[in-house]
Amino acid sequence: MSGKSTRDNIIDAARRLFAERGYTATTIKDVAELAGYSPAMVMKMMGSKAELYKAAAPTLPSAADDPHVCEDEAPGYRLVRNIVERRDADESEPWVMMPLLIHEAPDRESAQADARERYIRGIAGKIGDTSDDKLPTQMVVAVLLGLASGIRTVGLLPAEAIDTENLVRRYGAVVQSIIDGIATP
Amino acid sequence: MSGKSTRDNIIDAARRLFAERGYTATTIKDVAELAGYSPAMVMKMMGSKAELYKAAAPTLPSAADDPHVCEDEAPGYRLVRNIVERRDADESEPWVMMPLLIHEAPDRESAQADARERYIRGIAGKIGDTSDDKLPTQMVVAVLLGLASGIRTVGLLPAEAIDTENLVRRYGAVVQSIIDGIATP
DNA sequence: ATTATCTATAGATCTATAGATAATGC
DNA sequence: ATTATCTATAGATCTATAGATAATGC
Repeated sequence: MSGKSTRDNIIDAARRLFAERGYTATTIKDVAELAGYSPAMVMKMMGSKAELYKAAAPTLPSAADDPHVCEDEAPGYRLVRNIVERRDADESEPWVMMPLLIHEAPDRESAQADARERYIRGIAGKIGDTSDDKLPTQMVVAVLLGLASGIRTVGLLPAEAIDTENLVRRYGAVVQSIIDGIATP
Repeated sequence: MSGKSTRDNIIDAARRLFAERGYTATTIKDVAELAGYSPAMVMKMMGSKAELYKAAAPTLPSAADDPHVCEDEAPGYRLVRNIVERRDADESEPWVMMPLLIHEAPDRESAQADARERYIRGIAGKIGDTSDDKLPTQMVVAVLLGLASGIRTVGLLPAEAIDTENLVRRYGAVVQSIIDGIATP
């Protein structure tokens, strides 16, 4: 049942747990239990915990960052909306996973370079940053990281204190102002 | 030598390692080695790993966020400068520690509420946010979290790509614009 | 005597492997 | 025969404790 392969079930469970608890605090046994197999099955499938991590590494923004798009919304607002709506829907947040997992990746240097590359490329495309240094893009990435980490990990700006539309409008304005700055060097 | 008490040496080492590797990935043995004692000494002093964590929990911004102050710099720029200069000096970064440690704190709920409280109070004071909801403060906290996490964990905006003054000017402008928005509701 | 510190070790995990068993396809 | 999955367990940590030793103060 469940239609998916054993491997996929395991990877899905691992992604959830790594995101929730980090690499070290997540055990093979935890993953096995959540996926519904024995720890030995997880090892047989994935080879090692480090390889499981690689396979479960966060699906970065390319895929994640334009779902329910309202086509005519400026990119700064849209990027913010995606993050806030994922919180409202209680979905997992790739922007939060990234720093968390880089921090404890079995091979940190490469995980860092990899994630940075992917994020910069992904966001530069969305905001139309064609500059060489990609400074505006990097600033936008930072500001979005902060929003995600703020609302998800630290519990800032909770839904009770500010509704989604308001938050998108106010934080989106910040992001959009960086994007608009691309023209004005 | 070193003038400091055993307890302080241990706590300092623990703070460094927890910040670098997170709670679970840091072992009592690691802390002991860095501090220059046996693991048993660490346990005797602190009681348990969870208590060591509490004692070593990040010194939040109150203390950390106005060192080498250039008195007439607007707060948005100054907050950014502190973070960038800590990176340049290769000092540990409390803003990065926070989300990391909240995530794996032995008691997450309370670690989260605690950190949020402290950060909001600290920053509200510095930027003169007297509003009830503290929304501008929370946005500033988010943006600073993102800067810290971006430059320290993800390796964004490296010194080779943008020098400190430039970064302070550009990212500081973003932070300051949120602060200036306090007047204009 | 008391304080600081260590060695030794118990008991609980954790990752990983070896090899058994049950189900499936030929 | 092959594939999927499990049980059992080895070997390596990790936290925590018990109790020894060395240094200090009376």
